[in-house]
Parts: sequence; C-alpha cells; structure tokens
Amino acid sequence: MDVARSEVSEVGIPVACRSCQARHGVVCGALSSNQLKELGRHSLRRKVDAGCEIIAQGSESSFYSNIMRGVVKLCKVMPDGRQQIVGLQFAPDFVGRPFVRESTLSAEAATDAEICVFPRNLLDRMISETPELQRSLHDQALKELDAAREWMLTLGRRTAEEKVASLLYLIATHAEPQTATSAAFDLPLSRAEIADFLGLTIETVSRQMTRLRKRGIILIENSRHIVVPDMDELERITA
Amino acid sequence: MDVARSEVSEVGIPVACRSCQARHGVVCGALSSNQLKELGRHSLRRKVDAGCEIIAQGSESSFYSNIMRGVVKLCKVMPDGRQQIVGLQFAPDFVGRPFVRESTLSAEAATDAEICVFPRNLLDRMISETPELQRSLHDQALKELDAAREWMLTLGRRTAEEKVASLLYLIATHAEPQTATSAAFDLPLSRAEIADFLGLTIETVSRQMTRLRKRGIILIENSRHIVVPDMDELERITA
DNA sequence: GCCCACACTTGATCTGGATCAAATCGCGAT
DNA sequence: ATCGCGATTTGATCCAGATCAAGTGTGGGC
Repeated sequence: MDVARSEVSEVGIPVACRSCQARHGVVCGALSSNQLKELGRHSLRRKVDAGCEIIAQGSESSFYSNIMRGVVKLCKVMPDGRQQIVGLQFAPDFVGRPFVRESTLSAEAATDAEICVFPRNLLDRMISETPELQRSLHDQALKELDAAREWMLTLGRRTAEEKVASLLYLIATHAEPQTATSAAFDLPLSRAEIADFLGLTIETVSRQMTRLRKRGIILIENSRHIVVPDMDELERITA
Repeated sequence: MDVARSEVSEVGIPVACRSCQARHGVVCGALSSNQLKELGRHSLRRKVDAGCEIIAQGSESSFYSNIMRGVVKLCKVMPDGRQQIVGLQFAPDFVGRPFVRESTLSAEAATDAEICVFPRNLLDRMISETPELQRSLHDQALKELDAAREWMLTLGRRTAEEKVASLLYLIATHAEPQTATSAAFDLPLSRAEIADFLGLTIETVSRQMTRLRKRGIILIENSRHIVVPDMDELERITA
C-alpha cells in the first residue's frame, strides 16, 4: 500500500497533529503553534496495518512521518533477496531521510501502527526556518547512529545466543517502562524478521529461544508473547 | 596519548583553522569569519601517529576534532576483548559526539594523521548559535548513519569474500578520486583491523585476500599496498 | 650484514550456525 | 469441530569460517 498516494485520495482525518504534540513527537514538539497549525493543514493521521510498506527502498518519497503508535522496521534488501533489518523505530520517532530524496532503505510497519504523514516540501522548509526542529532531527539522527553502531557490534562479534538475548533485551527495554526487574511484552517481529535483524536463520533463532526458555531465562507464553522474570539475568547473557 | 591534555601544554601550532576552511572541513566550512577567528584562537592543529587514541570509549572528552589528513577508526570493545570497528572517517570529517559527553566508542588514528582540535564548550555554543553549523553536522550524522546501515547489511548478510571485497571497494572509493576504472592505494588498516571491521578473523581475511589475488581481481604489491585493475569487477563481487 | 619481533600467510582440524527435511502448532475459514 | 496453511519448532547433516599450529616474510635495531 502506497502511503504517499493516500495523502489526498484515501480516507483519513487531516488533523492539526494534536496527538503528535501531546506525545512530544520529534517533529511537532519543536514547532511553534502557528507552524503546527500550518503543518496540521497539510498532514494526515493514518492507520497502517502490519506489513504495510511506508517507504520503498530505491523510491523517491515525497513525505515524512512521525510514528504515533506501533513499531516500524527499517530494512535493506540485496538484489538476490538476502535482507537485513537495520533499525527498529518506536513512537514518537521520525521516519524519513532529510535532505536526500531517494531512500536507500525501506520502512515497513512491523505491527499495526499509526503514523502522522507530512509533505516533504513543507517540512523541509520548516527545518531550514526552525533551528529547534533541525536540532530535534539532528538529535534523533545521532540517537539512531548510536543504536546502529551498537548493533554493528552485535552483528559482527556476538554469538547467536548473545544476539537473541540482545534483541529480547532491546524490545523489553523499549516496550516497557522498565519498572521492576521483570518484564512481559509482545514481540513486534516474527521469527523471520528477528532472523533478518540478527543476521541469523529462523531455525537458529528458534533454537536459541527454546534454549533460553529451558534455562529459565524467559517464558514463551506463545510465540509472540514473552515474559522475562529477571532482566538482569537476560542482560548478563547479552555480554 | 591523551589529546585533550595536549590542548594547552603540548607542542602544536594554534592556527586559525585556515586549512580546515580551505578543505571545507565540516566545522570550519560553516562558520563566519569572525567565528572562525574566535575558534582559531582556541583550537590546535595537531599531528597524531598511527595508533594514537583520540577519544577513549567510556571517557568524557572535552573536545571535538576535524580530520585534516589521514584515517580515523571508530571502535567498540566488549568487556571480554572482542572488538568491532563501527566506522572509518576520512578528511575532512568531524570526530566527536555532539550533545553527549560520554563517548560510547573510541576514536583512534588508523594512519598517521593531522587533526584540528576544538574545545567542546566553545563549539557547542557555536552549534546552538549557528544553524548553518548545526546543519553541517546534521548532514555528517546522516551520512554516517547511511554508512553504518550499509555496513550492517555487510556484517549481517554478506559472505567473507563479499565482506573483503566490500572493504577494498570502500577504501579504494575513499582514497582515490576514482578517475579510471583501475585503482591503487595503501590500506589504512592492518589485517587485524580489517578483521575487526568485517567481523572475521585475520586468517579468514588473509585467505580471502589471496583468493582475490589468485583470481586476478587484485594485485598485492605488499601487504599494505593494493592495486585493483578493474573496479567494476571488484564491485561485482561485493554483491 | 645479522637478529629479533611481529605481521602476515598457509595448512589441518573443529564447530557454530546454515541447510535440508519433517513434524507440530495455531488460527481463520468452512 | 474439522480443514488447510503459514509460522514455528525440532531433528539430521553439512560447510563456511573459526581455531590451532606452523611457517614465511619484512622491517628496525645493533
């Protein structure tokens, strides 16, 4: 489904991004109320189903988004079909590559999600007029860069077991307001997607999950719902 | 060697960053001549030998740098000693993590290099006062993010042969003003460093290099000097 | 020149994770 | 409830790359 084309023609409620603002979305949190009003007139709140491609690799997209709810995966595919997830984004992250039209990766909803869609031209103008917004997007880019480099260490140097533990730790950390030492959460990714994030095969992911289960590190309520009795123990496996 | 401590006490020629400007260094290219003059009064041009650590992982560094000459590797080390190079930077790149004091990675000169060292406080102030500079650093962050994600694909999904070819291609591309289809260059990295960049062992790197040599894809003049008769052929192996 | 240390290559063997191949498990449709 | 089908798990085997173990440069100090 092409989100860009839906900006005008498809059903959707153009709103003044009130929820973005309320949740301190990366974009809306940095704008004046006048700018917010203008942006709202040209933006679109949109529900996207799991699996919906928001931006296609190699395409020129004419819009950016803010994630309001759900999880978005950033993915790179090789000509022969091998693929690698290169980032996971959560609300209220910004999706899109400022300053470059053609995307070198695809963005796809991993879960059902809601996004707030902005026209590229308008937002580019606002970025150049609003140092606060530039700063906000710069911050997110640096945060993503830190995350990408941390994941490079995982991909290059960790074992399969450490990789799976790292992923579970990452998800638990982002899904939960980690209060207690325990955590329970739904995986936003299938086994195949986990494999593509970790540079493994689905079989290896599955085997490592059952190993962790048998060791009592995690409980698998069903294949998507995980309980971690002791996050510290999980973190230790992460190395 | 601690570069920070050298700002005042060690030998070096404090200059008004004329060369930065001339080479469109990421920082200096974005400043007014007044700012440049002020920055110059507090900056230091510095030669660093290969192996010199510019920023230590986990440390709080009080300075940023621009690379004027040479190659800098960004490295992450695990408690047990496993390590991963997470980025290579070339002149005129900026080195440092704006907005966060503690570094999650180390920056080390891979070759003899020259850097231009700025005090963090001063540059932070200039960033907040100069949208042009913010934009320049934002651009570099996005460029590094693209590179990091491209490398995640390499680490997660490419074979040892493809990894080595990718590295050679990367270096050739950055070292040479790629005129012809052929290239000749010095590797800025040892076999051990290449292994740490590719998530391999030195033995595997060595074997893949000799395989490429025997296939005529590369000539190894000596272990550090490589000739690529046909860059297209090398790129093809990259997948 | 000679020695030594260290980077690199090469060879032999091992192994973690991939691949190939069946089961199971859900779960929505009938 | 029953069927059908994709997602997941589990089992058997394979193999790319790791590990262990010698070599073979090669450059710097004397």
